Amino acid sequence: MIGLLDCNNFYASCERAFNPLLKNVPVIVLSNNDGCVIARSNEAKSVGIKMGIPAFKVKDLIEKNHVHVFSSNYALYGDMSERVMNILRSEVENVEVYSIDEAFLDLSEFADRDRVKSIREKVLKWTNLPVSIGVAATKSLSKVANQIAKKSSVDGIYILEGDKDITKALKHFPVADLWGIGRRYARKLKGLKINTALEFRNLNENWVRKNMSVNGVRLQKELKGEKCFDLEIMSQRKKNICTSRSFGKEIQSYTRLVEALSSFASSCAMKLRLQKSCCSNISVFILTNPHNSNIEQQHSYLTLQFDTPTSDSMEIVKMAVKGLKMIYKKGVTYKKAGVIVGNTTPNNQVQMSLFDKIKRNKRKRLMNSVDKINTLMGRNTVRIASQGYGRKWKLRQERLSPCYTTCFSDILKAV
DNA sequence: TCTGGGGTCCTAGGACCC
DNA sequence: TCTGGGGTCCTAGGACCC
Repeated sequence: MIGLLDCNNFYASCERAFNPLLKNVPVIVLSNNDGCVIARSNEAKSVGIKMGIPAFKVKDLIEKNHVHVFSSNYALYGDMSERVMNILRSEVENVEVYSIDEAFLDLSEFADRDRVKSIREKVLKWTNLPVSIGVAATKSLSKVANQIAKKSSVDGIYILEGDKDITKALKHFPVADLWGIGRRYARKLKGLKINTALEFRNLNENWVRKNMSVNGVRLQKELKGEKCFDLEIMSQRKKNICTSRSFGKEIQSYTRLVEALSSFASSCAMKLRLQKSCCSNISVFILTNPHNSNIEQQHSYLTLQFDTPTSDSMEIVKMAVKGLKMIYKKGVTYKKAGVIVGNTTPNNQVQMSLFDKIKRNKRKRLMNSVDKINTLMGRNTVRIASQGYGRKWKLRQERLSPCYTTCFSDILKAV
């Protein structure tokens, strides 16, 4: 059996974990730039605040219902996630961390209620975060079980087994809520009067393969109890790494864009080194505000190749700036920019170039030292000069909570 | 005034190889 | 009358996930 643990309303629950005044009241967390609603406590859901909606559109709802609003605090959420995952690893041998708030658990050794319940209680006691656990024979079914656990079980746990019970559960499960059915497929299926997971499971396999590719077929089989997706215990090397931001204030200045893209590129380089790989190409993009119909839209995107795959900040930043120079247009007002490094290879499989002019070993040692200093003393303590010091493009974060678990000055004090 | 930031996989078609 | 059979690599577009 496979368990799926999912933290309830994760970001909102993290805010709540350190602030008892937020118990039983509506809480929401906003995306970067305080843009959209990306997490809601149950109370916030029930007053009608929708997922993903721009915050300014629900201003009235927020005021009327005294909703507590937070800017997203990824230092806090990342650390709380780490804590949850470590607890799971102490309880279950094989854990797949699937996202910041979800993990698949290998329960082939045991899947009895009491044990699963004790895991849930341990997480709650140690982190103050409520979680739901669904258990079933395949990943896709455990996703279904998790939804049921969250919505209709009293203790946050649901074990889905036995053909009769599975069929019954699927009969009441909307096809659109299945793992792997997105908006497009849901619409397509609805057009064919396929509304429940059970109806989907009964569809002709050839039709599914033709219209939803092999992944549709896999989902169908998983719903029948046949495993198609294995637990992935080892974390996979990322093939692409992206750092992008919308700007708090729109930017025209080339110099400011250089600072922003240098910072994004440098962040990509750091992430590359963290996963011990090099990239062989880099893409830069700069975009205007798509919601502003009064301006001419510009979506500029450019990819450049490295002769030798690299994770060196200086090289990557230099290439990003080179790309920017080629696509930047004077007088255009940019809202968002980003850097993607791609086609990564592991450090020890890099194809060297015969005509390479860079002393790679020396540079590698330099990057090592930079990473050490920045880990110890804070991100960007040592940086590339072109990143600048102003951060004029910085995010809007007007309602940031303290970093309760990662910053000494923010630790809670009992008075 | 205001609208997020990351990722993956699959398929078809084109270009090329022998 | 009749025009093979086996590959690879790359890219764009479309779908999905959190």
